[in-house]
Amino acid sequence: MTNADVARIFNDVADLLEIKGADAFRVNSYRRVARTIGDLTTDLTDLAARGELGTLPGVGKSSAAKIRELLDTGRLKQLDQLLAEIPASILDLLRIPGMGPKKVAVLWRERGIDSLTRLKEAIAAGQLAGLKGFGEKSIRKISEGIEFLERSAGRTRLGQAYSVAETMREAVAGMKGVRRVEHAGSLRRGQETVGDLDLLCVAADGGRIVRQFTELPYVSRKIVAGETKGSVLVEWSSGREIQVDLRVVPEASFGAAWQYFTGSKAHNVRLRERAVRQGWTLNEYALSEAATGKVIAARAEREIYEALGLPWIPPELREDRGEFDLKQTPADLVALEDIRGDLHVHTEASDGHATIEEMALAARDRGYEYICITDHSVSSTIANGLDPDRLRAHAAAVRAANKRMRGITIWAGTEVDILADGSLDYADALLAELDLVVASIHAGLGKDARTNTQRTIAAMRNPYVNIIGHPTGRMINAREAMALDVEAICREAARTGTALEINANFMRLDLKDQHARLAQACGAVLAINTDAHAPEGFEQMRFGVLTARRGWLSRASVLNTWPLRKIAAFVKRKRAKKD
DNA sequence: GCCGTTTTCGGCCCGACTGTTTTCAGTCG
Repeated sequence: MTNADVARIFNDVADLLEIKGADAFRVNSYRRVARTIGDLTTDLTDLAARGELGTLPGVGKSSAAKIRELLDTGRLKQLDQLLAEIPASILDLLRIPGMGPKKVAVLWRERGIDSLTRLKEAIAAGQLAGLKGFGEKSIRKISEGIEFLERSAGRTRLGQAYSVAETMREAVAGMKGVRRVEHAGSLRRGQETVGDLDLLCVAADGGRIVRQFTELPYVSRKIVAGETKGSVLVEWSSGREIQVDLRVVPEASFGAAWQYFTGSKAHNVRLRERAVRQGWTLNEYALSEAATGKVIAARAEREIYEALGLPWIPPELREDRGEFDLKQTPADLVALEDIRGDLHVHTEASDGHATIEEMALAARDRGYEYICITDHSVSSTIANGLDPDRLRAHAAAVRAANKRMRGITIWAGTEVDILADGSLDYADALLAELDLVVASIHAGLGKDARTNTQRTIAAMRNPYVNIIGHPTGRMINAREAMALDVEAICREAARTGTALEINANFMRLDLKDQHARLAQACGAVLAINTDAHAPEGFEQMRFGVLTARRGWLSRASVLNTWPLRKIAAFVKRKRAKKD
């Protein structure tokens, strides 16, 4: 039973209790536990063994006992009892936009509807007619909701959502009377996937702006259109839709609104609790005195945080993961401007689409000081991996290009495969000829945690390996991370002087935020690389940096914020340590 | 169900929009 399994079960219990009509605060406490567990980077089994379950925020005696029951028996009596009353397939109904626990309960009690299939049949057969709360419009909305559910396939990856969001932001910015438009929501927080997009704008005539917004050419369906709020669906690729919300607010309350709509929900709840303790109230318009309505702060986010005795908290940290203990805004949080180069870059020599020079020029245009060319090794046949002779010739070509090129340094490296037994795809003597080595697992991801951990540790113990590429091998929305003891990897990375990559490609974002945070806490260095296969690939750096910021990484922990000579010393130090 | 510089009991965040058995409950973020 993994942490994710336990978290999912607590969420299921919350949903089922809600359908039963249980006290909302009680339901919420189950959700809180699920979230806490979902955020953990240590194994629940270890915490349970140390008797520390009760120290987790939101976990009391009752929840701790339930977690132990799950870990010991793999089951939860409470869940079994709930599922004896309510079929599990009913939980799917909650995923339909516009359907909440109350409506689901009515459908089930009054019409025996307990699955998406049954609901579709009932609508088609007109069986919902006369049901309380289900008028003609509601039923049509539900049909549309089911259709959306089938088309949207869940959450959208950050990189894809970002380009949709930018298109919509620019469209709104171009409307007459719009003075400011900003991203909010999980996109602004840099979450690896987003459910919907939130835009916030300042304009006098809200109703008109909302109307124009819902009539933009990208819009496939209007959901809501009021005086201050509009909601639409946008088809961003064939058959894939995402919801985009726009809120129009007066300039005087922009800060309050931006804070409010950036979230996260958990962060905002904590913030509003803080306000209430002062006798104040916080909403999207202002932080104000509850009794008199007198405004304390509204115009800027910073003013609101400061009034509540907090430093301004960067959006990426607003997840209720300890940011309320900050005494000041972290000044050294890594930022896009800190990145001096990219240490994981492919060319047409293996599976890239551009030459060494084209990649170097694109990097120089971005203001980079250096890149390292790291094409695939021989075992990655599908990626046209280089055999030793081709690698030597390629390295010579890189060095020749480096001599010709002004304004940027090009290093010759490799992305060498970590093989099934933990050995590497090239001999040490060959690796020793290179400036820097990235080592990655590309095959055999299905092995067990012990094997994968040992493979990675063996690679880190090689004196020539400087970076572990995409350490967990996950592909967001497509492939689970391989089984791996990430904490052991982080400790070994720190011990051996090996950097762990945050692969910035929005498909990967690997290491993920919480693992990056763990790595830094273990004393490991991280490298944020794009793994670019073409010049456009460098654009992905922003997503890697967002992930790093969500992992609270300081500039000093990120290898490629360092000047090149310091990276050279990092490489040299590890090579010198070999026995 | 959790939790305590108001509290071991009694609280627990806030407002827009929609549909509608028309005065507000349900949903959402």
